[in-house]
Amino acid sequence: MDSQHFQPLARADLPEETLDLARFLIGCTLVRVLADGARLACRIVETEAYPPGDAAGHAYTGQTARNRSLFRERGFSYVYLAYGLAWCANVSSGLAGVGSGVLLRAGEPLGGVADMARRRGAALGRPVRPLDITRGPGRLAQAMAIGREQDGLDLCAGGGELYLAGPRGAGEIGESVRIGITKEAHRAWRFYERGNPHVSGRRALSP
DNA sequence: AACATGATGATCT
DNA sequence: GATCATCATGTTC
Repeated sequence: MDSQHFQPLARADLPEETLDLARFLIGCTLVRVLADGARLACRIVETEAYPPGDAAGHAYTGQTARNRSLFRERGFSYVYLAYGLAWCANVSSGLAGVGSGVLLRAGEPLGGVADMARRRGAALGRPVRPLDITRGPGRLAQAMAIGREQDGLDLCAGGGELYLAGPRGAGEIGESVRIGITKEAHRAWRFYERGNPHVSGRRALSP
């Protein structure tokens, strides 16, 4: 794949405020460099914001061993295991000491697609539908080979094993309530690229 | 006990 | 293809 195309983003490029960052990340590229040097890339098409003081956020009850990455300054990875089976990747937001971040909910495969499909297909035991490769936070992380080992990485250190990159740019951005939570369920803190078939969730949520 | 999910199988179109 | 109910799963506090 053409990795020259992906320009690493600097921390200064990232909005500090969580909701701004969640919108900004739509249309950004997430690049994963595997141990053998192979690269995977996907364009982020759906995010959810978990700002400071949000009762639905993992940082709400204070810093613990699990969520400490959320308390770093903006642009670090926070990876956690959901329901005992799916790893989910977030980007920390705000200043150091403030627990907040943005969940990466879905993407559009750009590079290393066959590798991603293979990884997902192996987990399923059968071929995966192209649109499902990175549709959903657990699928996105699995396809991009993101797990516990990728927690706490600096996503603004271009050239690392996981980083954010440009070019960026997205179509119209829609918003809705967040998926799969019960607390603060009325907050419209989910963002997605309107009309993009890689967006997760029920269709009615993403008009 | 709760949980920022996904795979599956059912039903409807 | 859309939508829904169900449940496996294991970490966390």
